[in-house]
Amino acid sequence: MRKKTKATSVDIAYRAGVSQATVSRVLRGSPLVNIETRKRVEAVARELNYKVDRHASSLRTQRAGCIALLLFEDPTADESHINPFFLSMLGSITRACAKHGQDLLVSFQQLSDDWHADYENSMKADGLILLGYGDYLAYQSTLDRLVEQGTHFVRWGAVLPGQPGVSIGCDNFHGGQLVGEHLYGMGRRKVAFLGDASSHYPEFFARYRGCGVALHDLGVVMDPALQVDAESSEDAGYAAARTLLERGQPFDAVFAASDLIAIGAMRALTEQRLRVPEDVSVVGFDDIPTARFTNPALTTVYQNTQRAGEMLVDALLRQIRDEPVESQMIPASLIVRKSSGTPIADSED
Amino acid sequence: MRKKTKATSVDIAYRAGVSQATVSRVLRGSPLVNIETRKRVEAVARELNYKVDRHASSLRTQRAGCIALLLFEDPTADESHINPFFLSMLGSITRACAKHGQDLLVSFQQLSDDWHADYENSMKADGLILLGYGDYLAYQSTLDRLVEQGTHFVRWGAVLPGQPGVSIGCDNFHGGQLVGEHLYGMGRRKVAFLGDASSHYPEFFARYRGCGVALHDLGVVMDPALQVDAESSEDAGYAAARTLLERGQPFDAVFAASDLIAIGAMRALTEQRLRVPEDVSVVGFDDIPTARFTNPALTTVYQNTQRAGEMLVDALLRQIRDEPVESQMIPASLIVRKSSGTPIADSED
DNA sequence: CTGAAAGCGCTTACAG
DNA sequence: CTGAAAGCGCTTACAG
Repeated sequence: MRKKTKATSVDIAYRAGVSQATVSRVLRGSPLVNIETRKRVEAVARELNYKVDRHASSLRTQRAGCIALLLFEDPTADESHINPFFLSMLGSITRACAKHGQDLLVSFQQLSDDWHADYENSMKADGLILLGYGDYLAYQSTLDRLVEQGTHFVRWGAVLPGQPGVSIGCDNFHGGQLVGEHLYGMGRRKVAFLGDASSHYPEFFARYRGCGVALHDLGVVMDPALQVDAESSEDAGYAAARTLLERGQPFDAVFAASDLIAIGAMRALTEQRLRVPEDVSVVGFDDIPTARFTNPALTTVYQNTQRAGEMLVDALLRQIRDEPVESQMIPASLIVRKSSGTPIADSED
Repeated sequence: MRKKTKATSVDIAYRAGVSQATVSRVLRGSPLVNIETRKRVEAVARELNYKVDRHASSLRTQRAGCIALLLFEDPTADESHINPFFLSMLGSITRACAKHGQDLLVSFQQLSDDWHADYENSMKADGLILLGYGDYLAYQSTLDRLVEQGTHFVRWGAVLPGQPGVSIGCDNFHGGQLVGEHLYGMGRRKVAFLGDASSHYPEFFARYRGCGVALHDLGVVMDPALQVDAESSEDAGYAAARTLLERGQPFDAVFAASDLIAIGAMRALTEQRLRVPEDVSVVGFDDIPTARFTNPALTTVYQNTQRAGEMLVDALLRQIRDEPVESQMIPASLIVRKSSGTPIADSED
């Protein structure tokens, strides 16, 4: 004897002996209701297990009460695995949404998809959170369009002047600096960088520049011949390290633009009988859960994803309410583990 | 000059010189439209960047076109980290939903929350996917209620006779058998089990029983004194291994009910100067991404999460369409790595 | 093949 | 404090 028909506000009104409008007021928490009336309506609603119909409500108010999280990746990325760093962001975003009473729609997109128009125009979501590594220049025009259409969105990524929309991101430049200083402290002078280092990948680029500037300030120049492009995946890291090795340029440290890259690179190095960290220091970025368990454990840069998720949701909600919002950075901090080695008294050069 | 007002079907109708009803037919793909008319309407819709309002549409059709994924955990679980196994399920569920043109609402719940009524009664979602480890008996009554209310849902978990609703799960029993046989093959005779082994945690229990039966068939009895309760977390695994050690009963293998437990257990064993796998074989369950990287690399049981995600979504969609649906199991397969050791010619007993 | 009209279940001015 | 009424933007029988 299952109830096929869900209760509506009219049913509640009938049973509580009030008008449907009053039921609606009660359920919206309007102050314009007598306390007695309110109690009666609430009791009936609870009894009939009544929930406000979201679509009717949203249609009327023109608010979805929902945020869409768009996770996109380069089409080349491995289909089956999602970058664990984004997964952990997803976790904290979900929690932050719950805290603000917002629902969260999750979707994976290809960078090439026509994702820009869908969610807000169809009223599915009041705003968008954009998350993903990928070629920045390739989708900058899409961001411009979003701004132009008045779509509410925040982006996780590089925080740079003159960017369309609002971004929340890690202080990648400072993170890179920390790595550069640390590697210098370990006696390393020939630091390779694995990861795209161009404005196509502004986050990686900032990490690269940060490291370069730190070393420069210490009197060391990063050799461009020791930089190899790589997107954020283990396979790309492996391939990049192989390329680096084939170039034959000597190096004593690898700064990988992400932990995934670092893991792949360590595999390539080990295969070539190079010891980490004795022969080569390796440092990653992101502090994914696996980083503690690599062999040797990976020195890396930590970003507080919990915090980041909250800031993204906060910024978006503020934007939806037409409040002023600024792009912001969260701090980076270095987590020293075994893979970067122990200080070397005398450097080789 | 941003458009504050989104185009509606009336706008499209006006510009295309047809009735609003016809616009709706075109956008729903009704065959009852002249091809010329259709083209004209589509052109205008595209030009105005028109998307059907989801709420209006859903209100009318009484379908959300959306599925809700409810991820729940024991309240005791660590706030910040989500079980990586479920994260990877989330990934495949998201993809499967996209393939079926369904949106996906994601939410974390505490086992104690009042999650049962919300999503479908409020019409937010046409059905629910339930995902999570936790005390089964504690929420069985909730499942009963869901069934009684006619809520559409599928559950990831143990597949047992007489369960409310439909479940998709791994063949945990067989997975356990594989582990038992493998450990026996490694010469192990005193196998400890870390993880709850009662009907409160049917998945863990099935793994335990599978292992026990396999060993029994080989003439070995699992000692109940070597079983220690643990929920699926690293800390719980660590604590359970400590408890096991304190009991002073000799053991030469640990079957951990999940990889997270195994990782924590290995830490505890190593701290006590026990060598893995020389002194103790360790086997986990789930094959989370980190399993390849533990030291030694973790032997574990793999479940195809890609497949599982598709099956969950498929089953739910079928149920929503009132088609018959059965509970199903996906196969388990053993992944042998270093942590279970190399065969020992002579066993100790 | 097309249009006029009813109605999905709410929210919120408006009037009292 | 409460009710009657309009209307959010669609979908779909119904009539033609």
